Amino acid sequence: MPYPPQHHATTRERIIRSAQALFNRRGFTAVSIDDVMEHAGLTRGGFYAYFRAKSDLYVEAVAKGWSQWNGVSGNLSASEAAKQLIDAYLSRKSFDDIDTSCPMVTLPGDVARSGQVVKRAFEGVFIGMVQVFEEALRREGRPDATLPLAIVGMCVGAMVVSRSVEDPQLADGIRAAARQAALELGGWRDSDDAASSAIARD
Amino acid sequence: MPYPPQHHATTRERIIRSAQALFNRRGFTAVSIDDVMEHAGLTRGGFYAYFRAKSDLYVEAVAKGWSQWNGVSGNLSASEAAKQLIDAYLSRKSFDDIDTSCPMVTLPGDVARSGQVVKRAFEGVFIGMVQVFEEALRREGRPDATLPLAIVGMCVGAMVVSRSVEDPQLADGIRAAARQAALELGGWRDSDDAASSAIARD
DNA sequence: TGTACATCAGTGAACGCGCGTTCACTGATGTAC
DNA sequence: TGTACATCAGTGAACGCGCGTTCACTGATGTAC
Repeated sequence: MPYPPQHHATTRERIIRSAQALFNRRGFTAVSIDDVMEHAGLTRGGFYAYFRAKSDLYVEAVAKGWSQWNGVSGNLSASEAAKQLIDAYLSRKSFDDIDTSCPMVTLPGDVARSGQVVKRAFEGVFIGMVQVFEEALRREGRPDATLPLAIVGMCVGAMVVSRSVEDPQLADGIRAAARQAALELGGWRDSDDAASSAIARD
Repeated sequence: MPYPPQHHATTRERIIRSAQALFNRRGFTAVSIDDVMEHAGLTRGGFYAYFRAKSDLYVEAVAKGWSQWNGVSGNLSASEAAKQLIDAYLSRKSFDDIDTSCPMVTLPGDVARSGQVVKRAFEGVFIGMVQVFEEALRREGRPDATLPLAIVGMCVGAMVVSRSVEDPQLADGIRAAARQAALELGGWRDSDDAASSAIARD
């Protein structure tokens, strides 16, 4: 073992993170393997020691982008988890941080056009998010099978639209409006004003 | 005038429609000028008699994709226009018809990454959709500045997510949930059951 | 009505370039003795 | 402790290919007479 055993895995991880950031910024087809490897501090040729083809990298990068939203809830109460997920997803921090953004917001066209593997991966994360809201509503004695779907749809949509608009105030307004509407739909009280303005600050 | 005066405009229109359909299907970078021209029944070289560069075509195709949602309302009452827009946007017909789909759903990444011209064009159409809901709420004595933003966000998001999922029943469920939630948020009564199941049929 | 012509629509070969991928090679590392 | 070595990480030149774009040309059209 000329290199430490974790070396390969660490480098592979670094390449995936570079790909995630660059794909989010410029889209899958517009980013070359050269770009990804240079961003990871390596050169072109080394790529194929880690992946069989560029498309493999795409699957990995998309999976990484979603993983962060899995288990955001931690060990909070069900309705706190729901509120926190809405706040985190629609926060200014999440809006600004394109590099590690949810791929549903940056690459939805690519996901819609891609194969089963990517779609199934997305479906899993989507359902995970939906279940956070389902759980919250069930615990509060207001079980609902459709509302959670609409809430997740609104979170994703508000972020997509917010990023596609020129006026930054309008962008903030869209996310704030979605946050308020999501809380209202779920019947969750707006916990405090600080959280409300978090969309503009965080 | 060797050719009828409208000839140039007609052909130009045909090229834009081809581009719109192919961009929606495969994304901007993945579609070549060859593809677009062949789809329009022409050959590569002729392209530059109509557009200065590929990027110009992109702007035109995106603008065309939005134009159909401008003025959908016609001369209906304000709240009927609001309901119809929600139904039309989230319908099965709209879901299936990728070729003329709203570019916010098929190309959001491209729009977010593109320049002022495209973003401003989107902002105009977005605000147009928002105003349909603002008008409806104002006429009904419940003016609201933020709710319309959330409703449009939810329509776009539900469509995006619906297209990114493998299970077709889940896809239908997401759009139906968003429709119901949008009507609830706006305080519009679900006009009839036929309209409700329209999401699965239309 | 018929023909010559000017005009512009459309063609397709050619260009340089950057891409994904391959491969023979170099160099850095930990281990054996 | 020091050195030779086996192993694998990483390099960079090379490949064929398809792209966006250009351009000299062909051909279809309506008009003038």
